[in-house]
Amino acid sequence: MSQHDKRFYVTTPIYYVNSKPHIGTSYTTIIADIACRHARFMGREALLVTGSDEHSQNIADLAAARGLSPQQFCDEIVPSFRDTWAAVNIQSYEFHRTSDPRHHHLVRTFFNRIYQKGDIYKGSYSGWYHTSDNRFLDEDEVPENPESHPRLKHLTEEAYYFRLSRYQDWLLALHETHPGLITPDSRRNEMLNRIRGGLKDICISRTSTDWGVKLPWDEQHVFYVWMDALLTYVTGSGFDIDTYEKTFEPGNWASRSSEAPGDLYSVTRADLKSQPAQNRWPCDLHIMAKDIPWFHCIIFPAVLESYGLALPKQFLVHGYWDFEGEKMSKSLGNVVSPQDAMALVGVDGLRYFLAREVPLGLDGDFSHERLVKRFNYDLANDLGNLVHRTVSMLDQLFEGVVPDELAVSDLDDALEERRKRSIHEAQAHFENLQYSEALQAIWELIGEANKYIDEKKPWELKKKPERRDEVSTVFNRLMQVLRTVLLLAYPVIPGAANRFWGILGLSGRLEDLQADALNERIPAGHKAGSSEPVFMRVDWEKKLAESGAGAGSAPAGASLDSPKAKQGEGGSGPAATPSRTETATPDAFITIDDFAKVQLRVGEIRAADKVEGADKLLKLTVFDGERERTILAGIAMYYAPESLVGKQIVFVANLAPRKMRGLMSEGMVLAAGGDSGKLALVSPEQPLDPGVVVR
RNA sequence: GGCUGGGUAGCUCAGCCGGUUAGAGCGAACGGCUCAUAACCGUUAGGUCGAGGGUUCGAGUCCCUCCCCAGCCA
Repeated sequence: MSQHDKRFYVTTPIYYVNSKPHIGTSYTTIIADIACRHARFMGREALLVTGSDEHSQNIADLAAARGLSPQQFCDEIVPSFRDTWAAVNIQSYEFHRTSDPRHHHLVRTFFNRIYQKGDIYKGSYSGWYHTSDNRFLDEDEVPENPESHPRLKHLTEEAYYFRLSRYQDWLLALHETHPGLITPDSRRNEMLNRIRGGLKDICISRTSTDWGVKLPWDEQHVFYVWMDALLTYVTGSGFDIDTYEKTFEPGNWASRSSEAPGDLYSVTRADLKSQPAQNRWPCDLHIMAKDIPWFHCIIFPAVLESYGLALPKQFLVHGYWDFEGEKMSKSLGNVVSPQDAMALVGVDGLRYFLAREVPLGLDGDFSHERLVKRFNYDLANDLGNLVHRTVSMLDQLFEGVVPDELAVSDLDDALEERRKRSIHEAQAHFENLQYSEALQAIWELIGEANKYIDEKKPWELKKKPERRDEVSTVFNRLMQVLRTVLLLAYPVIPGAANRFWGILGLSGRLEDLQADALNERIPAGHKAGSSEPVFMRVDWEKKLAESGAGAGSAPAGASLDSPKAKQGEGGSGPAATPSRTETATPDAFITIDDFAKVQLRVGEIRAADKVEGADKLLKLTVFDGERERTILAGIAMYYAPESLVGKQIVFVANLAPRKMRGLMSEGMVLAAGGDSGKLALVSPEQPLDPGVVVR
């Protein structure tokens, strides 16, 4: 293994600081930590870089709304990330902030070279500009009829573009010739498709804010957040750009975009050997969720190639976590925090669940019930109980001293075979980033060991002393199995594995051990410790009863142990959920299930206009937390359109769209009265985030 | 609309280059055991492998058509 191979550098995306870490960001970071712990176990020096994405107009606005500078605002949020990473047991990591001056220097130097090379040019950017938000809307934010929106204007301003189109063929060749570069294949295919569909030059600067990295050649502009954010991976690697710059030969900037990319390490004009010892670039693995491979797998390699720096070796794209079959989102109010989950099953329970529940790349479905079941069945019953029954019997029958293998039977050999097979399978799956499969291989061994005990019935030794030699072998073999299981499962459940390690009476910390430990055995004569419960079963039925959620699953958004959630629910509503056995419902009533079909949400009226030819109808543009939708309301007799703009209302969000007067209405606004000559819109009594659910 | 990937036991999914009785986990039913965290172990559950057609000695596994779902893109 060369010095280079001994190192392992992995990154998570740098997280946007507009909200605290949730289960999704925790998942990404935990996956990265598992990769690092496994790499260290395999004898590599692992570095994990994560961080915060702090620039952009949006952050500046959020800060201003609270009377803070953007920097102050970010300084307040960043600790919540560090706290969470400590809580979910991320072993060691570097946290890089895009507001760091060292990062600014690298970004400016990097793009300055690309600019001088000619891959960046000045053009103009045009789009729909929101006059009160002071920003251009992204394409997917533009409403259906932007002309009629009072605050949208079509503007054109000068901006700088990166010649992504120049790298189209090169990118295609890159991904075609490196099948493993993007994992899983489905994401790779998507990227190949987009490349084949043609790449346009991309706008890389903004003038609408000064909260960002200024362009070195034109300080009126700042870099578009993504352009600076991606380079955090280079900054975080310890890469010294000033030294590297000196290795460029003047005039050696000929475009290589027509060349097929060869070895990823050598796709560079300059010499990485000039770098200081601590440099980790190029990165071994970039981990991200499925919304951002475009930036990581297409734009990032292109700018690296343009600059002349080696490319990352692998991109891992994972899925999202839903909540009980529904998309997890702020506006639905069902975002799960890692703290909620850990309150139920602890750190290792959460880490195990996330790693085990879903094959890498696919979406997962989070529910408290599934979380608890995984914890109880796999961790408490299978593993926890296996250790406990083994150590207890060893204590009772052999005073806790591991006996020698004396009489060996086929069953003993079969277990040993299974142990070796699990080592191979688990190790291979860890290498391939298939943690769910790795855990399955480990748990097959655990299952085999439980069966082995039942078949061998070692407790009979008390009545049949003549079986002593046979039973001796049983406990020797069981202890070897347990030791193996802990070594293998350690990257996923490091805390618990270490506690079990101590219970077996083994010395040292798993953090300090490496793969060669898998070849060692516990010697006969070794004294085990005494057992104590590590994973305490969670009484799910009891938790449900306490949360007042009835017979079904926990109500969306309610975290079982979170006092805040309970308070928020006000003790009413979901608590009235009847049990499923109560089927008889008088005709005068609807069931809670009937009511649950109606999705009510808070919306914010962004615009209101009269509808041509209809004297009662108003066309409302309502922001629902995610997008703007058009809702027609028969309230023109009672409200002047301009008086409604900015008002928050309650609307039916899942009403089937209906066309009226040639306009599609997507919902219904709630209002009371009308018959008496008075009509009032239903409005939350204090401002809320648009999109929140009403019930 | 274009591209990609799917539709397999109640649920979640494995099933590679076509080949003997279609598998696992969970759930359910029954049984066993008692060392153990009311844990553990075993047996059973009979699903027209989305629909239709085709190739083949033989198809869940290949080809065509259609239906449905998801993702990416426009």
